[in-house]
Amino acid sequence: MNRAEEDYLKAILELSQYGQEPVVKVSDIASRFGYTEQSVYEMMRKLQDIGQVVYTPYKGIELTNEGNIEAIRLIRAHRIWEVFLTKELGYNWQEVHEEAEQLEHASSEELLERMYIHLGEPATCQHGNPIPNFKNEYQIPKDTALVQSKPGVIFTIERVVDDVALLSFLDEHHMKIGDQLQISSYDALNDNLHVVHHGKALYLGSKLTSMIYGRQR
Amino acid sequence: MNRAEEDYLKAILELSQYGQEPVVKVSDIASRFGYTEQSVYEMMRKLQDIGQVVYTPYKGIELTNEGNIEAIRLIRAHRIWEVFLTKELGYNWQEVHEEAEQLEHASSEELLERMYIHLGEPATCQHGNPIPNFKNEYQIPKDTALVQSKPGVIFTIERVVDDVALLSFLDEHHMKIGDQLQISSYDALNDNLHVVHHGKALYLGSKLTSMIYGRQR
DNA sequence: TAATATATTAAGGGTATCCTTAATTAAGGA
DNA sequence: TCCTTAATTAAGGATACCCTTAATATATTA
Repeated sequence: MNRAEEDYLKAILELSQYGQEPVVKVSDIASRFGYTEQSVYEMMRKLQDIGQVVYTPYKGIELTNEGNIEAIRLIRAHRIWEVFLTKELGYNWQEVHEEAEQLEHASSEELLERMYIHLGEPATCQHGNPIPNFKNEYQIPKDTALVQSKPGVIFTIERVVDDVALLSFLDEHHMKIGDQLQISSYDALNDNLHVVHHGKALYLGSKLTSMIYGRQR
Repeated sequence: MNRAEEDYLKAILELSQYGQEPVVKVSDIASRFGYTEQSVYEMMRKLQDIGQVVYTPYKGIELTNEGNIEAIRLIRAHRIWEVFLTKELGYNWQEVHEEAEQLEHASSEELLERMYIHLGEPATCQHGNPIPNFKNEYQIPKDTALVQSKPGVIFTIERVVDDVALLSFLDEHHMKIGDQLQISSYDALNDNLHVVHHGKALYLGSKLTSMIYGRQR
């Protein structure tokens, strides 16, 4: 498994977490990477040959059990490194993604296990996303995206997507995991959700609110 | 600078530290990597094109200033990771080389500086080899290889080559950095140096003694 | 069901890094 | 200086992973 293959597998797992079905389209992968579809097709054929994915033309791509384990391994590696970088080296949460992206491909299982223990077996990364355990059990939390919240509810931020623009925005507004938002109204015209955070009104577009997950009450 | 190029540059620096002149031959590099000479020639031409080495046919290869800095950067990265792995994750000194070999190519300058400070700015790695500072100053210690020691002297181990076989041997015999060896005699027939360590006699071949450096008295 | 949009496949190109085999050229000892 | 050995070039091949352009097949929906 080399860098390119690993990146594809991780992308497939991550993309499959959004749609309702766990099938991913070639075009999704192509646009995520900025590659052509032709390149992605070639790689899908290759990944199919080595048993990492099942690719059904006109249907989509699914990870095999083997491919799934590999992708989970990478996500675990990524998040373990993120915890290390923030907790031990003092990185901000918007700085860690790129570093972790490199390191995840350069660390052995042995190293990751030692690191995980060294860090006190954290359950989530700094963005609130769960760290798959070493039995490769990985459950995506059954929480709600902020974008789906209706006026009146109180929303508690549990996890956010590891996206630099989002994280910087949250930082600027002192929003962090665990904070509560009071949903006051939805402005359909501008596609803005009006929320109150620490007594301050904020207008959040759906691009942003679709990257914030949590519990509502 | 990609992985292959980085590996070549580091190899050139390391090989140049052995011979008396800082020129390295294509065949040296080829045999170190187990590549053909043709492959190495091609890469030398490329590295010359991008200003990392000066390659004079029938003479040898030298790093340019730029290439030297890059190689030093990699050696620094390697040794910083080695310190981290042994000090914080409890690795043995013979286990760290392979891990560091991967990690050195995946870490930014930012990360390395933070890591270096986090580790307390260590002067050497666990094998006693100096860690180049961030001004890229890198002096190879003016010490002596054990193989050159004459009977009668007392030799203090200061640094050893990062070689798994050597390190395992040293471990088995409880030899470590700072230990003293009493050189008792040299057996020319078997190319063995007879030394006494902690009261125990040892017979060391030149392959081994050429990888141990220190001071003699 | 026909038309349109989308997905797939085909064909061929480019760069990188390795390889093999076969000349050619320089260095250094006799 | 000649000759052998070692070093260098040349020529062409393989694989990986990306690209473009163009044709073809399938899905979807009007």
